[in-house]
Amino acid sequence: MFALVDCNNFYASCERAFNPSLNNHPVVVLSNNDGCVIARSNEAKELGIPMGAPAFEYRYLFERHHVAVFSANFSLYGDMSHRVMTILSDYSPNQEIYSIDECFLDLSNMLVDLQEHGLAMRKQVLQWTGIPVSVGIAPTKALAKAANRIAKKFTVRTGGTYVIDTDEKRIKALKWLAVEDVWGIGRRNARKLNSIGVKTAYDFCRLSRTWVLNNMTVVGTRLQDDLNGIPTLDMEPVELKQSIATTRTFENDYRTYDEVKERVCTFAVTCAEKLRQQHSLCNALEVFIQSNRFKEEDEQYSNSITVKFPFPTSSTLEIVDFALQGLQSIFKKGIGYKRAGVVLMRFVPDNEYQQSLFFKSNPKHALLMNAIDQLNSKYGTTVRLAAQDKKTHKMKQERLSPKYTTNLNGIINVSL
DNA sequence: TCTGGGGTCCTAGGACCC
DNA sequence: TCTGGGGTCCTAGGACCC
Repeated sequence: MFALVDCNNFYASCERAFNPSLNNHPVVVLSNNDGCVIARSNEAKELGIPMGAPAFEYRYLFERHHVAVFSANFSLYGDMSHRVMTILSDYSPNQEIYSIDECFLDLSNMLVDLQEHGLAMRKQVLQWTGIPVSVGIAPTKALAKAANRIAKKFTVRTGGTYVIDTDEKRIKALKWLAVEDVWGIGRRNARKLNSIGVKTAYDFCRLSRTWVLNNMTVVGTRLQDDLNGIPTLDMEPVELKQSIATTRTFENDYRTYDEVKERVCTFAVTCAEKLRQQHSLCNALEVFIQSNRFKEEDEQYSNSITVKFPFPTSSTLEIVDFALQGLQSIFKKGIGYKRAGVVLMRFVPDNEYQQSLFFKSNPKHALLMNAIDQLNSKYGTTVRLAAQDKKTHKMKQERLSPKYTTNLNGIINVSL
């Protein structure tokens, strides 16, 4: 049996945990630059605010209904997530952290009443962190996801925990679950399925294997098995990331190479720091730039390029150099750029890798990077490349809550 | 005026090999 | 007019997730 534990309206709940006066009031959290709505409390959902809604379009609705609006505070959410996950890890010998706000727990061979077990974790997380969670328990991951939806939808009746442990309950759940709400079926496939009359997860399970294979690849047939109670997805060990990205939408359009270059340079620096944190080297990166797609009257342009390195490296200096080489080759004059990003890929561990016969990473850089990382983690970002953008260059974050649980550098300074 | 960010997996098709 | 067969590896792009 698997449990899927999911924090309800996670970012909104984090803001509430430190500001109980927000309970029963609509709360929304905005993306970077205060651009879009990325989290909503139930009350905000009831007001008809959709996920991803542009904040400026909803400003009047926010005011009219006294919606509490917050800029995203990822240091806070990351730290709260860690606390929730730590508590949950006590409820199973095997935990898979699936995202910032949810995890799977392996409950096989556990001699406990599963319903009671779910209720207990929910109660403890709420008491210790103030974050409400929902628990779905079932014999496969996809069914645990479905059970979780039921627990969340009928919190009062279920106590926030729902167990699918008979075929009767499984069928009932599948008939209740709309096909577009099935984990693994996105917008595209949902539309296709709807068009042939498939409305529920149950309908989907009854489709012929051949049709599913032809139209949805093996991913679809695996999902079908999983929903039928045959496990195809197992617990995944937390492994190192396979790619690391830093991408941003700019506050306004950049027209000059130098403006874009400064930002891309900083993206590369941030990526390299994350890369060293997981003790990897990378062999390639991708740079992309995009014009402002909302200015339809402007000339549109977007391009990306993959730069392969002659040697693996985690040196900021070398990675920045490769990123700027890539940027130069795709930058086109006369465009208003609104978004750009750097993605590192093709990783190898930093302690074992194939040396190139002719090229190698500058060995002095490792020591330098180590020194810079230590300084920056201790004092905040103090050591920077001259080519980076100035620190004054800040995101719009007009409604940022305090970092209640960490200091400026994300280091925990408060115990709950 | 203002429209997010960071991941994973799969596949078709091209390049290359014998 | 007819133009082999069977592999592997790589990558861009699509679909999905939160």
